[in-house]
Amino acid sequence: MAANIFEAEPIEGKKKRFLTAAFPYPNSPQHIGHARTYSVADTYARYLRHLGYNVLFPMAFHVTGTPIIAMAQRIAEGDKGVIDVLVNIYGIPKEKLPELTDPKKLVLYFSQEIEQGMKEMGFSIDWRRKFYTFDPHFNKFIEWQFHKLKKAGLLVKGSHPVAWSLKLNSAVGSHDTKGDVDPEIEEVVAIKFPFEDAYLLATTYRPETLFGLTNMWINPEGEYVKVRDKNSGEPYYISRGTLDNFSAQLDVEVVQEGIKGDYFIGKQCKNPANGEEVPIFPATFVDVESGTGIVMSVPAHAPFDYVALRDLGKEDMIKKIIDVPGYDIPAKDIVEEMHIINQQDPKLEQATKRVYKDENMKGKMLVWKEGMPVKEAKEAVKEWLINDGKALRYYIIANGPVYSRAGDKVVVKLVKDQWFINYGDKQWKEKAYKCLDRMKTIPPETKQELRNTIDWLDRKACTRSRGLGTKFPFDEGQMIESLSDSTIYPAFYTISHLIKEFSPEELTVEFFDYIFLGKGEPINEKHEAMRKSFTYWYPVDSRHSGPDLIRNHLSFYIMNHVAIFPEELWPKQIVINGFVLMNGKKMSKSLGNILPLRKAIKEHGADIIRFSVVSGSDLLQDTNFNRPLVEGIKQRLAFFDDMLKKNSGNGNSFADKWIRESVKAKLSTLLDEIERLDLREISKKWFYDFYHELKWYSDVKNGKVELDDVFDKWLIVLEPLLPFFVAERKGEKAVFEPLPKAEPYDERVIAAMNVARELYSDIANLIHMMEEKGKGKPTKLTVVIPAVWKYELFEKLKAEKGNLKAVYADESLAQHKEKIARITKALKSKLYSIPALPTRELFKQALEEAAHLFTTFGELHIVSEGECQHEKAKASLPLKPAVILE
RNA sequence: GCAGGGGUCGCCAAGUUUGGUCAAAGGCGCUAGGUUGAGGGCCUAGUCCCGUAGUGGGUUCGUGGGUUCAAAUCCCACCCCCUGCACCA
Repeated sequence: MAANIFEAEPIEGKKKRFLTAAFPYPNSPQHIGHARTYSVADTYARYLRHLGYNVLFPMAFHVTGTPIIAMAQRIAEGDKGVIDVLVNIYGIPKEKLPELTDPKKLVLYFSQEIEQGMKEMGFSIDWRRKFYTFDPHFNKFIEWQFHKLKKAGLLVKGSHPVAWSLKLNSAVGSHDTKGDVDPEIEEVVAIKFPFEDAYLLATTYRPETLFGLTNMWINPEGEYVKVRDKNSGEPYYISRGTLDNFSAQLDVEVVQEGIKGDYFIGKQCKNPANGEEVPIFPATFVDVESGTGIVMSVPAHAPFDYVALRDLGKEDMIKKIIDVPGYDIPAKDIVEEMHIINQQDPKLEQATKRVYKDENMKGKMLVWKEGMPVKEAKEAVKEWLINDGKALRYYIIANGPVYSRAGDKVVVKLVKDQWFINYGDKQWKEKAYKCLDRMKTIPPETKQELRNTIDWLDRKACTRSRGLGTKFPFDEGQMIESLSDSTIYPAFYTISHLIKEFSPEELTVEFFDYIFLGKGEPINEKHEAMRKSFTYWYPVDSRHSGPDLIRNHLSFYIMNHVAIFPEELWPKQIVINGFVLMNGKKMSKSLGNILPLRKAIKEHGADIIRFSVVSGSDLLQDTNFNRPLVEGIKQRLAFFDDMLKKNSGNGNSFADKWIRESVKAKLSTLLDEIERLDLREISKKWFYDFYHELKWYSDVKNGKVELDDVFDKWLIVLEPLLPFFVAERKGEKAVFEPLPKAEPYDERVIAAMNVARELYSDIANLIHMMEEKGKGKPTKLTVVIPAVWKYELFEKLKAEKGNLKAVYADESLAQHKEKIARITKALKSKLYSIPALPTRELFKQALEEAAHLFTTFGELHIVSEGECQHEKAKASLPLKPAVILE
């Protein structure tokens, strides 16, 4: 396809549509799954062009953030998994790899690969507007965005826990960890137990059980350290293995090292809740790598503690402080029920889960605030301890240990002075709801999910210490986080090809204020042209994305638009489509079933890929890509091709009329289907159903095809779905041909031929059955056209909604009363929304044209019901004519 | 736990908003027949049960109730499954 036919510019007086699909993140080539969103968007763009709109569909590349850097580093490190995928699945030559260790070169390489794939797919993109999110011009645009947010008071500062690697000296996401584990951060309480001249620090999820404390557990083999909080001056004991995590959150100095666990054993410490002295016992189950390496012991409510205490023979110390229906002493009961023998028993994990769950759901406090549900007490005790200085808020990696790419254990760092976008702002949310209310979402159900997301959105950290992208304008040492720089970027497309005329230095806040908000005066004509381009194209008429982006990108997209732009420029529509499955399974590295897009195109052709991912299922459903589907499409395309080749002229037989009316019927609902983006329905009607109709048509006409006008319309409707197939036959200009208009059609003609089709298959069926039963082949078939009064009856029944009394009021029908009683039942089920009845005449015409097909079964006679004495003739009905085989 | 989505005739999957063309589309699989010669072909028919030379009857849409002349579709309760819970693209 010619490169420039989709370059779009404002045309005065012509209505426009601006479509965008989430831009790709080029940290690897794209596979067939990526093609779905773009295929849907492109198909839509093409339909809009056929509807006479000036359509802009641009594309760019998102290269901000850490995954790209991580990918380059992994290649540099020779990561086997990554290299295997790149070389063996995507077929990247090994010699290319060294070059890809540079993030910028990697981005360039993959983005070119992706762009090439998109071109091969025939996506109708205006490529002049392409940009990368690390382009200096774009950086300036993002800076402008953040100035706007700041001015609106939506940027705030605070502290924030993040998963952190000391070796990498940076925050880590799942792509930075060994095995791609996503580190989960969890808040716990670290309680201070006075011990000698310092505190033993013990973490817990269940501060409310502190009242049932009997002792402390320390691993006698473990190594401990004494540290001092430089701010408060308080000294704590914690295990050596947890020091990294601790010092990432508190500013501490190590006072004493190399303290062996048995130093504490046998000594006493104090319960901060009530001042009681409790002993310190040894326990091997204490993991010196997690928490603080010191554990508080509540044997009545924690199976581990109970078993360890039992092993020491000190069961009598137990203190029960929570009442749970169905239990005496919960931990003890469960340990006994599960026959747990000692501290090493793996069943203890499960036992712990059960106790925690039951106590949390049904437990009530017996002490402190008696009767308080455990659920509430947990929070209340925590707040009390922290506010009273008896405990610290502390964060741990819940699914730890997680190791970073560099090999060190991931810790939780409390980042001070972190910048946030305050999505929790109430007034801001109100605006977002307003936008959402007016917006159309396809499918409609996704609106609720967007609303829910906006509901719980809160502060979002918007800077990071590393990554490609834009520097944070209020702290040049930080980079803007990658989800925050891809919210209002569609606005940039409207000027991205024009802005290159300016140098980045010229792109001040005022410069953009004029373009996007109309503030101030243009500095020159080019500046003014950008304003014009923006106001022509904006707002975005349709935004296309996957369901995984509802939770973040799409919500931010709405939020940032309503924060920065005036109402008339808010997004108008969001379209969500599902994923692509390979043979029913999710594509994944581990399954090795990733089908690279360009490979797929080479194998099957772009049309087939487009059609497969777009037509196979409902929009939001995952669609399945597999061999039978592809073969089915290919085979039908070949059939259509054959029909097109045979075609010449315009026929005028009943079959020709039938096809024409049927196409008109399809056209009558097409606009609505495009509006709903129900590509599945469109494919079904115009591809699959049409295929069957054409087959019957061709059979009826003995292979003759005279459908110039029909094919003409049909090809235009099909163009967005199968652009290459159509372009080959109609030329490239077909892209802009108007969609055929809907016009009235005669349902009776369609019904007449359809009744004949059904009759044909009924007869084939019957004969088959007769042969099977050894009744021999008939030599004569008599089709009985139902009596006139039966048509009247049908119409009457329909009009009277099945009321027989009203039917009998009609004299001409009343005379058939007896028969009516018999056949009403058969008719009744079809009363409520029957298609139009074919008239006797039309049906006869259809039958006569198809007669030669019926003759293959035997000699064909067409008679009216009145002319036939055969018993079966009486059963003849308008949509189900009787046939007598003899 | 909170939120969202879902359970349909072997499998996948429409239908539910607007109750009646719903024994319930389509695809796969399976069965039978056809295609005069290979090919992960193609075509036709069947595929809940019983009956029948087609139009009949019965029992179905997670489970149990309810509303209605009529429920896969509406209401109530319950069971089960999936996804998300962020600072990461």
